[in-house]
Amino acid sequence: MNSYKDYERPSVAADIVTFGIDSEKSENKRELDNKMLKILLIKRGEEPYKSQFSLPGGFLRPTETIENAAIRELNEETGISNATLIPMKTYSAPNRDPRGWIISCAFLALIRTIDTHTAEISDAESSCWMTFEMKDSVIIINNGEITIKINNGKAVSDELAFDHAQIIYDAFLKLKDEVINHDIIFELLPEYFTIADLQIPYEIITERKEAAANFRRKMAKKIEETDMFENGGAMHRPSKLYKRRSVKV
Amino acid sequence: MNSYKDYERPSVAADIVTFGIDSEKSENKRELDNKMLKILLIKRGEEPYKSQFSLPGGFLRPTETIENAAIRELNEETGISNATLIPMKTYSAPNRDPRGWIISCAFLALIRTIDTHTAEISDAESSCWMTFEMKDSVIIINNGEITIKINNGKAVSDELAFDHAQIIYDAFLKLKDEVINHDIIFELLPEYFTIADLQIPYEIITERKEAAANFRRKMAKKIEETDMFENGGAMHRPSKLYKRRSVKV
DNA sequence: GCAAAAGTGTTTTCTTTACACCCATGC
DNA sequence: GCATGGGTGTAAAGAAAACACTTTTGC
Repeated sequence: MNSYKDYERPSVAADIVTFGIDSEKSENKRELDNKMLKILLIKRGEEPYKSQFSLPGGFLRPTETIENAAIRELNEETGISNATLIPMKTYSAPNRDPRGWIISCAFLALIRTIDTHTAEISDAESSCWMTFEMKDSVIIINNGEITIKINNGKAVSDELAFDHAQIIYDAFLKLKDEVINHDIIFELLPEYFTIADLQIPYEIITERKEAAANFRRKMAKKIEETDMFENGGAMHRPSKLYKRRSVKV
Repeated sequence: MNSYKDYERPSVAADIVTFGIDSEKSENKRELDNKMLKILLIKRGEEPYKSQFSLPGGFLRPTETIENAAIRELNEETGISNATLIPMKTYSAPNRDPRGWIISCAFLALIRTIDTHTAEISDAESSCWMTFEMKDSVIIINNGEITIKINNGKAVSDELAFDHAQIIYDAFLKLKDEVINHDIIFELLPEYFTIADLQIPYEIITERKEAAANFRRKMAKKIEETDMFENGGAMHRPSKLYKRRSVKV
């Protein structure tokens, strides 16, 4: 049995797949806002993969946990400071990074409201929120600026650096699974929300439609009515605001 | 922006929480075999934590993935060669290992049949299967040889090395979650099994009882009848053997 | 005969799904 | 007035829970 000191050591990074829901006001006031799932990516300023896209992330330091590294790097690179972090798997193929032996602990990060300014507070490289759609085993980011093709569970993309296409795909599957099984959808919403605010992201992420009346009933146990209404002012019929039902002891 | 080479690097280990179902023949042939959930632990032969218990595991090498490291170490230390591996989170508190900066990627491993010989093929340190029970926020291993107390999600034990008490607790929660949501129970069973072989482990892991008739119906879609019967020979009433329904395209 | 497990059936309840319908308001 | 979304009601189908009952065979 050798001492642990005899072993070579890899660099360890945290990479973060950040999702958020963005709303785009519709021109016709009778229509619902157009909601989209968005992902936060960085355009790389240096080699390797210069000017391709990658996930925010960075190296673990000896005085912090990998969760702290993820939070710190996300903040440094994108300005985000209040995400819900969910650990994913570790990516460790020996040749995954041309710079050398670097393994990456991936995280899923969910934020309640997309602040379009966050992207600008970032350091050197530029981060931005991009629309995320998945249809027929293809992930389409920013209307085709980036595409990821899924084949038999393997994700490939020409526009993404490293193995980040795979990490992003795995992150979306994890998000879907968590939304279906663990009410994680609420981590993507502000404190007060309408039923539509809840339903539309739910449908996008789970990739299935639900009749409004039925969705309402299904969620009834998980949410609480408030006496507030949507303040859009000029809505055709303001909808009631709900909040998440406080967790029981 | 610094180069990645400027950063200190941790040692990276894989630690594996291995669960299996063991059957103990009952003396009375009319009674069901006594089934138990078991966990595979190692009694440490050297410092630190000498003669305490720990999870099998070891260090990642530059030519392998962390999954490979987990498989390799599990085989080297316990003789097991055919487990289902499920990645868990990475444990990285800076002071988690007194030997230095060592982070650990944890895995859940499930095996279909406990081979009591496996433990003996192992190298230096001795591994063994121990009964695992969880009641009232306490995990009892080998009838009290090891206890883990859970308080507010934090797991502590006097008998376990490092942060392995926490890893084991997290692994059991993950197992429970996967059994409830993803049919992972079949990874703990051989190809052919009776309904009781399925139900008893299911109840142990999910920590709830189900009426036999109801459980049967719930599982009907997931399993297929065979024309074989339990070969116990002298059973009071041999039960039919089932297998997992082949996954659809 | 009795105990214990294998297996079937029935009834009740709850959830899911589908769909019809009314309400309020911007165009 | 009508399209669009907010919101309620209702009925059918399916799943979950509770429980009674029959079968088989070792003791």
